[in-house]
Amino acid sequence: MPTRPARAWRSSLTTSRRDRCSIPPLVVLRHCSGTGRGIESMLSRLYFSIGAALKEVCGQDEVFLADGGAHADLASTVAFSLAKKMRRPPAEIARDIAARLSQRADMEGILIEAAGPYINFQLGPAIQERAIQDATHPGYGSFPPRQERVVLEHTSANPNGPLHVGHIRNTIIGDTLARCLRKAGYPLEVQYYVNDMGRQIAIVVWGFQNIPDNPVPGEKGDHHVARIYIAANRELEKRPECVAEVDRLMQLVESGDPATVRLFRSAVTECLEGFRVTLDRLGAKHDRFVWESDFIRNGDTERVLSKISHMEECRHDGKLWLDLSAFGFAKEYVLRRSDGTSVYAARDLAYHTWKSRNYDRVIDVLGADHKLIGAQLVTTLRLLGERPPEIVHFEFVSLPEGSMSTRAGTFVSADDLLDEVTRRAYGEVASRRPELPEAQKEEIARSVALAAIRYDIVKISPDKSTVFDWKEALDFERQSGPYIQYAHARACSILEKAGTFGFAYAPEDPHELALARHIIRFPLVMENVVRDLKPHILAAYARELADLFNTFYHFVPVLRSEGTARDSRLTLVRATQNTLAEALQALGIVPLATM
RNA sequence: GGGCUUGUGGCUUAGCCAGGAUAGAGCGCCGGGCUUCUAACCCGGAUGUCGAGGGUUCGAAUCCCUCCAGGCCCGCCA
Repeated sequence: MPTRPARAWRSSLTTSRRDRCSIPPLVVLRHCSGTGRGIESMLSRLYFSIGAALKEVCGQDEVFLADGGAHADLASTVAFSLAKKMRRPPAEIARDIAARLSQRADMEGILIEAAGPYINFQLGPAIQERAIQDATHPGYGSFPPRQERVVLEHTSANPNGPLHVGHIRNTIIGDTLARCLRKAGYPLEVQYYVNDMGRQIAIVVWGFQNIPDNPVPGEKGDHHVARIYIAANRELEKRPECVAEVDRLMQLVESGDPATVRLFRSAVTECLEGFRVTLDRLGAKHDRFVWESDFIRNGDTERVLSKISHMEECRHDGKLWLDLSAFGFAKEYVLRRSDGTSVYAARDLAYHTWKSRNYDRVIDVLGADHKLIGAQLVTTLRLLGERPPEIVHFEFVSLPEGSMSTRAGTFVSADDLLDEVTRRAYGEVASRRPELPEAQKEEIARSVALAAIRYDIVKISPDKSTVFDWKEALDFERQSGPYIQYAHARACSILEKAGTFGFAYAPEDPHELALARHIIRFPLVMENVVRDLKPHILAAYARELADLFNTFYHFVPVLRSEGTARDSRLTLVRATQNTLAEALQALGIVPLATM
């Protein structure tokens, strides 16, 4: 089984008032092994022991610790459920429990008090100070190296046309998760699975052979391939008799016919070269491109099909398929055509078998259209005794005028999006900072554009389908990537003017305290993101941190304050700047020092 | 038709899996704030039957059931 960390902490997002936090850690001790495996940060260890102490004092098998919101760092509602059992008012029970907890040696430094039926826990000043000290150091939110090898597959778009705004939702979710996993200490390999022998590619190859190709100067390879692919599809609609030629190409490539293999490889390579440029602009890096056809050439597909043919669920009636009806799948899971060629699902099984044997945790980022085939894949891998992937599905992105289709040519390409957003960002930079050298203006514009695009996509929960909106993509204001970058740049500006200062932590103002409390939560957020594979939690966290900092910035003077207050506030600014930088980097956004 | 999924102010959205303190935000709207650490900012105001209806519970946006609406899937495509 994938060594998924124990579900020790809750990640629910109750965004709320400024002094509330969006990432309430909720301890569910029922699921804890007692060793606290997978728990890394000081705060989570602390929360874990609070939960354990509470459990002991209540004599309950499980207790829940929720976000305390504006009231506390953590809160328990255990008094409600005990009230019935003990036939006493909840508030009275809460008072007793709080009193007993406060006396425990292992709760030293934690303020525990009852507020009506709620039991509230607050980190004491000493614990806060230590956490803020951590937050000022580069690498805050990272965890020590782990042994568990992780492979993460994302994007894996078919090489039949450029990446569009639907594909890059995959890229951005995947790349953000990759950055978070690395930050969390996992040895990670990011892979792109190249579907280089599918029907679409056969159509591209057929198009290159049958469609007159008028070169367009400066056209990227992926856009060139799309042009041919779209034209080829139109042609095939007009001349359905040619579909047999496409089938023939697929048979030839699977049988390894050298000339056909070369044609496929050349078309795919041309498209992939274009992808690489786009992925690079998006700040996404793959460690390895894994070619689907390799799993034919190396015999893995044959091996897995042979193993499957001995399974009791296997049916062979011309085609080879699995009957997974016992597992709730009504449809045949076809793996080999009656002409002997394999289908995508078979090659995917071979790929995942390989991943299963070489990694300890397998993660795939796939579109919602892969939900059924993904579930069939997982079921089959279990039957084969292989490690199934954890699949992160994201819903579709459509255009106001309808769904995107490479074949129909109805899509907004990632390249066009990047160009337009960069152009707009340059306009902003040029008007705000006319004195900057040209090269720097361009560099800032590129970073701001990337921040806007990545954040606009990653902030939305993957299970919402969305409609692409230029207005939102070009918004650099609140709840945007540039907004968070701006808060970071403001912090940098203060620090630059401050000169040297000593560490201090003596919050006086409620704004300082609210900011500090949020900074302290960051490691817990990182734990939640890599456990639940939900990058939008990090996006929300970073935005809230920027919100809190901006309010602090507005109300609390830093450079104009004196003595310990100045050192303390500068320390807080440093901690904010560092935490924002760490969070932004995990989101694939450049933490600009000036903008 | 079956399966999966989403439905929260005019628009976009967090919270839902692991039920508890006044349902948080942003855009837009109204009204304020730049001789003061970067106004890509801040403050205040109006705006909500949490799709509808039942149920469970001391307590439901959150869990269960039914229904309605949108998205995706149901190929010897990938």
